[in-house]
Amino acid sequence: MPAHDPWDHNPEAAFLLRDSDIHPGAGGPPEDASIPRDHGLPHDHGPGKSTPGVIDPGVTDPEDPSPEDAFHPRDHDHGHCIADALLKAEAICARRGARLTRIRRSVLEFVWESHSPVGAYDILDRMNADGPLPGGGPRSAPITVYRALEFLMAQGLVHRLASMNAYTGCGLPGTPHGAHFLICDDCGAAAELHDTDIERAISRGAARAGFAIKSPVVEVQGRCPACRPFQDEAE
Amino acid sequence: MPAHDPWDHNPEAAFLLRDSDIHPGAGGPPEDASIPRDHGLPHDHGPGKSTPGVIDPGVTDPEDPSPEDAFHPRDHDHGHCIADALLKAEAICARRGARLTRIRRSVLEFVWESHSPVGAYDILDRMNADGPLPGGGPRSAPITVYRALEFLMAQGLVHRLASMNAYTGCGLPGTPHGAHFLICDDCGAAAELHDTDIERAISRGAARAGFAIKSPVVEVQGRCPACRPFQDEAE
DNA sequence: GATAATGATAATCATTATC
DNA sequence: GATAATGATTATCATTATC
Repeated sequence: MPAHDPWDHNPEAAFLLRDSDIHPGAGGPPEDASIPRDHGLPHDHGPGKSTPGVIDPGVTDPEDPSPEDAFHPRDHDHGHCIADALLKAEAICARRGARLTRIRRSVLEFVWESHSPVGAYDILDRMNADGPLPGGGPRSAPITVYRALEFLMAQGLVHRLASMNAYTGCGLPGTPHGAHFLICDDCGAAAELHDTDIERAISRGAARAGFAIKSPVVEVQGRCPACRPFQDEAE
Repeated sequence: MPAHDPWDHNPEAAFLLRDSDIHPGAGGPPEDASIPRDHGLPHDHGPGKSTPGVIDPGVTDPEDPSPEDAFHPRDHDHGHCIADALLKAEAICARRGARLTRIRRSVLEFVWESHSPVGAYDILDRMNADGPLPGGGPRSAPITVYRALEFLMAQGLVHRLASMNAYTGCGLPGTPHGAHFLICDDCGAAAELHDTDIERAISRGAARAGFAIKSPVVEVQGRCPACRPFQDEAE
């Protein structure tokens, strides 16, 4: 009976993504392929919440926000989220020699317009509403959006939420990682968790069944903190 | 319609819950006492697995197979699975006064043809291939399949796998319960887990984010025990 | 010129609305 | 049950931009 942790047995697949096509455009530059352990970008997440000194169990990445901050408050400076995401995307693509074209950047912006995951057709409609691009051009077809999304996912800039056929900006871009999502079925907001307890529990359950994990999908529907107060009147 | 979702509770309370409280179905509807605890059918699953005397943490329901048996061996008597599932479905529907019509029964049979989840159009094609029903009749449209699936899910006889838009027979039919799935991306087989450790980890993660869980989707892609030996040559 | 990105068209699959 | 619309995704092939 194999008792070892399936996530250990194949380090390549351990925390998903990390396919060979993670930098499709670069054609395999040797240095670029290495994903930096430390990208050194300081991350100011708005006014103080990090509770310094308290290490939250289950969260190890220094850049990863604590679970209490998984959902952004209604009044947060979302412009900052967008700017931050685009800046990082530029940096990541530049470093890898991946081409963040106008279309791809445009799709990324639409994805980041809020913290609610958007469908491919929402993005398409948006693109075609404004005229496809700031500069104008031909109307786009669905495939255009899907291709852009595929690129963005390969670069680790966007996550796909399988349970709702929708896409959302990655909160920890560029680094391959597994993620769990909490999705509010009231306001639609999604929060990305990186919870080692959940990962461990799934690993153990899978190991007991003799199963080798490739990619776990954990997507939980429910009510976010901001919407919970209204839960009673709403139902 | 299943009256309540076992996950539809206050996540704060999840901290206080013990295994027996959290476990789906265990505190189920009182009238469901008639659900056979032991169907007495000899389930020969090949050589030794149950390790008698060892209580596996995280699994408490007597009817729930131990996690080692989550995947059925290739040579298991699948006719037995089918017969068992249909028998239980009849009993459950009869008890509830729900009508398991020919179409619904037919869809249930197709879903149970293997342990690999099937898409709605697979079912449709199957139905229309043989001539729609054993007795013959008009060709079915997609809506027919969806309506049948909706019924079967409402009765707790079928699960939907959101991450792959597919449907699979429920291994613990008739009782409302949360389930986690392990899906083999080689042979396609899916295994249904009821793992309180996973549930607890998710509950805690959600609670820390202030999130009220309604329904968690846990669907893990990977390799099942039977396919793991061939993993290396395959890739 | 080779490779990658986009465009155009359409097929397929998945789901829901309406009558 | 029948008809049809919509949404989601992929396949194919021609054309264009970029290294």
